[in-house]
Amino acid sequence: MTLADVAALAGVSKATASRAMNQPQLVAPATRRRVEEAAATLGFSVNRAARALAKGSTGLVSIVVPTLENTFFTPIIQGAQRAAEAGDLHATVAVLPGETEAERERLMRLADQVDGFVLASPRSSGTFLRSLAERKPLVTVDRQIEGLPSVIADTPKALSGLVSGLVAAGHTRIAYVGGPEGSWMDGRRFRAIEAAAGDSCDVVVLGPVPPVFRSGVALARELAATRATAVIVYASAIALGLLFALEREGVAVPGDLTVASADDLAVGLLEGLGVTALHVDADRVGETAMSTLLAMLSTGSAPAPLHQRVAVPLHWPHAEPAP
Amino acid sequence: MTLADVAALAGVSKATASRAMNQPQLVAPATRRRVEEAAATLGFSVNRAARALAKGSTGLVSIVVPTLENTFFTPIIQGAQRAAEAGDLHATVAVLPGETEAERERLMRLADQVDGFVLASPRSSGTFLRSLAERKPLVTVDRQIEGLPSVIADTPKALSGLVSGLVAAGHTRIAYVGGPEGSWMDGRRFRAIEAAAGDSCDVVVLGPVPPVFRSGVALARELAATRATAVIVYASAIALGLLFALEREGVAVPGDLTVASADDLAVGLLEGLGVTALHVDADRVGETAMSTLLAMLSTGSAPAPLHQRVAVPLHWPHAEPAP
DNA sequence: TCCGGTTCCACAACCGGTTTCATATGCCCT
DNA sequence: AGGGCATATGAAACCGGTTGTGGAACCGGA
Repeated sequence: MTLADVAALAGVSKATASRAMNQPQLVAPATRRRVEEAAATLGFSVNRAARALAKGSTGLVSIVVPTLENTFFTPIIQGAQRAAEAGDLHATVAVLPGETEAERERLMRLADQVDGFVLASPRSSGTFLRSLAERKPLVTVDRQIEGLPSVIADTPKALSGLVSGLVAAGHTRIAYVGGPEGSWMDGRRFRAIEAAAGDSCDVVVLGPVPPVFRSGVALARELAATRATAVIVYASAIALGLLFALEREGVAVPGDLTVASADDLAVGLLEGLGVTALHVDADRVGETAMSTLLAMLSTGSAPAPLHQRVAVPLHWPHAEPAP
Repeated sequence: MTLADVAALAGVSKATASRAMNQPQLVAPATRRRVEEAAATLGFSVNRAARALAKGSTGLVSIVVPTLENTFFTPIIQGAQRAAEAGDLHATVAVLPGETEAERERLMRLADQVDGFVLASPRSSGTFLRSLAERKPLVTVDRQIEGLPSVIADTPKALSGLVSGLVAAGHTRIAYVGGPEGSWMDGRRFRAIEAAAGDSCDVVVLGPVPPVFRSGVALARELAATRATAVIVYASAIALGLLFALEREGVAVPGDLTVASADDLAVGLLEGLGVTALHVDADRVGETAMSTLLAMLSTGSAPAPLHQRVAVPLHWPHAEPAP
């Protein structure tokens, strides 16, 4: 099951066998075929440790997320995983809120165990991330930092469109339920909404709240007090909780109140419930980020869009009437 | 930064340096201290690839889950991750529904890239898992298979208690919303409920449905038709959807209908909503499973409880009155 | 003083790939 | 025919740890 076995069976040297698999253009077609056959009949698969040792790279990439509880990150992981496998790398998931010194320390140590990072870290400091990036290639997700490659879901842009639509429809007072606390993207969302609202429409901010059902439930009262006719929440779980509480209060959606969610991840989660939703294809965000990282690893240089910002499209299904 | 550097600084050979760190009892205390100091000042950390190559084990364990969309698995991953790190191993997450031949094939290939598995696979066949276990140590999660170590949440037992309570309270017709389709645990849950219900109480089965909010919403009508006075759903997301729809229909919970969820994962997710919930500490399930695996790896034998079944406690908060 | 037995350490041989460098072969062109 | 060059392959040196083997130093007992 080692390369030497394959080489022996094929009647060539280890060197040739190795090249046959990694740099096929360097070996004669006939030889290559023999090696491939030998590998197949022996069921050979490379010893990654040996390869890693010889090449000086680990064949491991790390996907760092602050939590697994927010459903925003799981599809990112899934997409990144898929891309990593396609690139024949193993991906490890590290869960790191990224706020304490100990965690930063762990991340730094992790840095010399892997070839690179796909990193969703809404809260850690830009300077820290930059110093991490000096040690290993890194692509940030949903976070733009000057000088670092990033992949973000262009929610702000879609929100602009959403708010413009609301204003055009006559809304003059909308609420934004923000969070999570201290999140970089949260600030971007708010600014986009405010900019689009302009002078003709007030924006009331509620929260920040955590991205869970209960948050939505708890917000209904507070929301009513704002007298807003439309509300934008930043996560679909909140929208669900809000819907529940509104139902209880007898508020019709979207009749009495327009509810919009900035991130509907499990596609169709909110479908049929009268909620306006921006479908973020987080799966693709993760995939894109990982592909970018793989490209960086193989070319050794920064990705093509020189300032490395890749946006992903948003789908904005229009609100449907409540059943 | 290599062991040779450390050894040189400490004035010993690589061999001694290595032993000083891995088998301290074999080296003189004074020497060991010198090595440790050298390692510290040089900021040495082992090259895992080199170690893996030399020792013949990868230092990698794989956590296999069928999906990341069901929030049941994320805390399992989290717990397992933590335990793996504590054991100085890297954990990779593999998402594999485990139903197609191609996936089984991938898992088999993965087997010779890692040292072992923590495997949540509600649907794949026992024979397949057994053959996988022949290649690498493996601990199953929430699934018992004859001869294989496993860690399961003892939901069935808690369900027995729940149903007994319902029967004692006078319920004569309860509904069980089952799923996911083809899940091993699903069968166990149903049997436990049915056994506890006995002759004096009917059990109506609905589903199977996927573990999402929409499932609950869609079930309300069907549920009303069964005329059950209590319903047990297998996932909290379903309970939330159900609550929403019931609110809409004007059904009071728990006044008109008792709603119970077999798996409330994010602790307190259902709190204050009048739902009876069994709090599964999935985090601990994952942690226990990984610890068991680590023990297997270091001792080379099956874990202590000879037939390797470890149960985790369930917390059963009593239902609270609806607000 | 000499001997058997520990204790502690160095030497060197691995682990299984990758890669450099050298050699051999065959081809084209003058 | 012969020099130059591209192409195909093999021998061997790595990569950075771990571990088996053997020798030196030191111990106590006779």
